[in-house]
Amino acid sequence: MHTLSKNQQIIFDLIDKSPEPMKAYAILFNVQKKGIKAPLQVYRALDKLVEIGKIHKIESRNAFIACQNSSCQVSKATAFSICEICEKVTEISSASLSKYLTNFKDKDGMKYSKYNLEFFGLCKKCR
Amino acid sequence: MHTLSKNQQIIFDLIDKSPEPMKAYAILFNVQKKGIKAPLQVYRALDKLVEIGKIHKIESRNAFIACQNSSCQVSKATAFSICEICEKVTEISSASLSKYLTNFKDKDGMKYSKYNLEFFGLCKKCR
DNA sequence: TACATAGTGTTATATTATAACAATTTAAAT
DNA sequence: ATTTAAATTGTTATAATATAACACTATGTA
Ligand SMILES: [Zn+2]
Ligand SMILES: [Zn+2]
Ligand SMILES: [Zn+2]
Ligand SMILES: [Zn+2]
Repeated sequence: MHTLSKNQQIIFDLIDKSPEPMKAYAILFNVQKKGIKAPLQVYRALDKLVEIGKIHKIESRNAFIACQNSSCQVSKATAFSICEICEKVTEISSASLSKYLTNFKDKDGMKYSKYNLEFFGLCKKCR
Repeated sequence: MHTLSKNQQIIFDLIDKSPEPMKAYAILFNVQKKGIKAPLQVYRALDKLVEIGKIHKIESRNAFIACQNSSCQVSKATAFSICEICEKVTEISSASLSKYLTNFKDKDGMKYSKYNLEFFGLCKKCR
């Protein structure tokens, strides 16, 4: 188990409370009152939190979301659905999907244990 | 069929010749001798080329690659493998993968016709 | 022609992310 | 307990990625 440092905990708590993915400078703005003043302090905490699987980066949005899948602690095998209207992001936790992807073989017979999948569409509310 | 504008053609030709994904400012540097001087000119052409499916953005790398899959002309359903050492990127064109993903239903029974999948690992040469 | 749509050129600026260096804290190892 | 290594922090500066706003030009179509 991993105990978070002060900055890591502050930033994780903020992201974890947020109903939507947060961008790095929005995080910075929000934690300035807690003494975190510089972008680098935010990015360092983000890097570590991603590395240990507590948060994930939504690559197409340059934004960060808390892991919604308790089993994902170090995993780099992630899947999300993203609403193109309201930008709601949901982490997909599907055993059959992850099984399919980790077993997928490319033309050369190569398998991949790390992947990131982003689905785009409209969420329930926006349809 | 779509006929590319001057800037779009210049930038597409450059990306299409490149053996690896190109970043926007590397593109800019390379096309300055052809009269394209400003980032915005590059980004506008990139946006259009992505929109019509001639190129794809590798989101985790902020880089652009020509479509290696002649059937992808407007599609937003893309999959790539990325070598974590040499950064070689290959577009995956697998009927079974695309079928699996377009038919995938999330917890709410929702399907997605748009997705982007990036696999990470080591290419043949780097293993 | 007249009109709409797409593309261009340009300057300025916003957003996202890292380099480099010094100091401090934490956790382990002797 | 002391030494050592690893991780974290604080700070300033800067690099890399991307868009806003405005004026103008080309292209296709009615
Ligand atoms: Zn997760
Ligand atoms: Zn929505
Ligand atoms: Zn393609
Ligand atoms: Zn490689």
